[in-house]
Amino acid sequence: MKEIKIVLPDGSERACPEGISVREVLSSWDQKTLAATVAARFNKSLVDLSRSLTEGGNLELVDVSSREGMEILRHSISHVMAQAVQDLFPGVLVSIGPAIEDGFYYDFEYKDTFTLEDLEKIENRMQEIVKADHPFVREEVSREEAIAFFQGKGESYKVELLKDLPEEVKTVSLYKQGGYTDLCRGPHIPSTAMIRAFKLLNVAGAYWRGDERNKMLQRIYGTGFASEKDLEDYLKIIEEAKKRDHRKLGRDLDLFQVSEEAGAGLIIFHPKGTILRTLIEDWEKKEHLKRGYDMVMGPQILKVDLWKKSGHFDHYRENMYFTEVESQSYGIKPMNCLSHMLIYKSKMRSYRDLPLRYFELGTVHRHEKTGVLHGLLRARQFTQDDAHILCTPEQLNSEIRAIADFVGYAMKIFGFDYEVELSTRPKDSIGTDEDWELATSALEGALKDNSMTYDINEGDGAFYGPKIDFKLKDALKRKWQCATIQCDFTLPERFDLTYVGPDGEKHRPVMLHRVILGAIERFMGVLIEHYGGAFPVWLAPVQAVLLTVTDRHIPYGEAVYSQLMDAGIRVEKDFRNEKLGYKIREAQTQKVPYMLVIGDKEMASGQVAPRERGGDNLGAMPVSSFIALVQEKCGQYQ
RNA sequence: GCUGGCGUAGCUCAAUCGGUAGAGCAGCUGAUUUGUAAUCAGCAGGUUGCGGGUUCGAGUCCCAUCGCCAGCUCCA
Repeated sequence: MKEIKIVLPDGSERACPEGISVREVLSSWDQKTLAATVAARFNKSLVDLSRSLTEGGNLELVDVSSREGMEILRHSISHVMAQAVQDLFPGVLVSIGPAIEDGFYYDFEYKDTFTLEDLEKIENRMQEIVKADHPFVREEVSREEAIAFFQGKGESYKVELLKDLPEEVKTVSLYKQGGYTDLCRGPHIPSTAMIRAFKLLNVAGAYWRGDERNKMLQRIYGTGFASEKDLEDYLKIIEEAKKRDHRKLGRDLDLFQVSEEAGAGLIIFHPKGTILRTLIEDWEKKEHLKRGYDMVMGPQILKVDLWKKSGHFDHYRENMYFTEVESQSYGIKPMNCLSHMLIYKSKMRSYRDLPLRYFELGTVHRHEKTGVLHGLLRARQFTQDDAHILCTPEQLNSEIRAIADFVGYAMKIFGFDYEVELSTRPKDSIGTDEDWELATSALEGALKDNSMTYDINEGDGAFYGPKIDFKLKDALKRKWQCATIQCDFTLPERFDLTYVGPDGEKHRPVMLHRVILGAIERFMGVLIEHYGGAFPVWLAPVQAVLLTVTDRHIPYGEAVYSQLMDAGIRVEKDFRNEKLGYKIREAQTQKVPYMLVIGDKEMASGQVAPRERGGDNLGAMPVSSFIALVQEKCGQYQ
């Protein structure tokens, strides 16, 4: 007889609860009773008893509120959803249903489309299943048995999954709850009754196995939490996040528009958006010059022949715009590399010249598919803080490390956390194994040397080389790639770039493509959401607004205005004949950092009374003190 | 591009069975001269995204197109 121990989340071990004999458990599969006993004794913990028993291991308890516990819980809810959907919609086929970052989904094939009313019905059915307190029971069967089982039910997606498993997999596990059986690795919660709070969120299309050549299935998204309160809190956060949407704030704060008249994916920056953008661009120029970059500028259009030579015409034509004048064809640049290559080639280069770092705030045009356009975050014209570094293979490591440091510094300045990914060679790629090996280890080595944590994204590199991606999150936790460092051996080859080495021979330089903020537009989009429009003083399009109490304060207000303008502070006047509260409210909704009240007291003392956007009054102070205050807030950045 | 949903005043939304478009905010004008998140009154604002069709009659139903939203695929 197997001895079963219970391993608690903190790693300590306990004997099996009293009153439950191991023999009894094994013979009856009554994990419900055991789970209830365990839960009562160890306070809301999950245990996948069936797996522990079949695998002969100990019982591992996982707290439901832990990350792992939430995943198990949500995964189990997705099974319950699949059961409910199959109950309600005969003929529906199931495919896969994993837990994801904030919930779970399940992909179905069905003749009709699911509506929001259907989601409600499904939720109700799920509630019934939860109430019925079905245990999750694990069963291990041979692969052949599983295939036969799902074939018998016509579940072609499950059969395909089973058939595509690696050769060495002989047995698979099935999980049953109620009358529903799913192919699943597990683990799961002991019983459906442990599900306390869940909600189905929306339906969307998703390609089978994520391949656009495959059939599109219907994906139902949902989420689940350990308690009703957690669920409510989550839904509130989602609502709050929507208020931070940069497209809404862009309009409310009068920063930019993406007008239907101008064309999809084309951004028009309004005065305030242009100031914000200019501040970012000025910061970029200063920081690049400090780090030994040379600023350059290339044309928007280049002859088509050049795009053929670079390979863009063959590999990227679908995304490019073209124009023809006097029977000469031009390609509008989707990338900035080509002029930089021509600068390098304009004369003989020695190893003593390297590395060469060409920086350009390069505006590019890419014909993105209509469905992917998304405010500032995905546009058809955007400006990259682009640079191409040409160096010797020996210089690769230090150059990459310097870029990673630069990115880290930029993220600190703008107040972001980020994730790092290393993307390796894709299936469809060019170049020799040696080059890929060298480039990949250079990137990885630099990350390690900088002691950075990163994930590996197998096969997600560019076709010409591996890359490091830095990802920022938007208000809704969607991740957007901003900074990226890409190794490229192809372009130096195609353009026959060379340098003369110490040996007097010609050598091929290595090229790095890199951006720090990525695209200024995208970065601004994430920045707007990150601060909810309440930018730090150095980035605020309007730093201070002057509010007169009555008309008689206007002359003094004008005098203060001139002083602040002379000091280079971005100040606006609100001298309208309105009540102070009205003006405060308006400045507040515009998220202006400082509101300067100008009334009798200030006029008499020659001072200003700043109110912070947080609501605090700083008290009356001389204008010069206020100027010093703003300048101090901006000093370290500008 | 794909799947689904949606386009009504600058913004947020209303308009019952297909019966002839309405409110708040913003804007303009006037009154008011006001001390830390909305003073009052009046006026104006629309080819219901654009184009066809069905109907005596279309914001509403159908087709097509442009655009937007969520997700998928792709990407900075």
